[in-house]
Amino acid sequence: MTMRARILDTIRKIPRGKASTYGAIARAAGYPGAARQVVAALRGSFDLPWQRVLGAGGEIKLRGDSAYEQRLRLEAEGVTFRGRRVDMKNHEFKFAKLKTAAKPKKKRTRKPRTSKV
DNA sequence: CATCTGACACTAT
DNA sequence: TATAGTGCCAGAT
Repeated sequence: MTMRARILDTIRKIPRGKASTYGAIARAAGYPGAARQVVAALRGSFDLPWQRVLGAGGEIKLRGDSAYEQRLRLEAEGVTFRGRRVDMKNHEFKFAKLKTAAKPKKKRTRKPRTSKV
């Protein structure tokens, strides 16, 4: 199972009328801290409930028309907003805890990060 | 292997 | 509330 597949699966679990965040999805998929990978997965795929993926705090991170469309799609499925962001208090989807954490890659090629002082 | 990149998260100001 | 800087991660070049 590739990382991307797990992330996509996780996204598909979000039910209608609910929403989640990049960070939460990454954690639920077994990759804490990999919020940006969620973005990559979304960009390269389609047929996903992408409108249910938001930034921290339920904030829409898209720009221009896309942001408008995302909001419309969400409202169309019953999601309410508090100002610019989704009312996560009532629509955040909580993922079940993961029993099997995804193992990190074997080869960690890049790492050095030598001290700069 | 070095760099850059991205629909991010978090903290400090 | 808004902006800026830093940390993060894996894929692409």
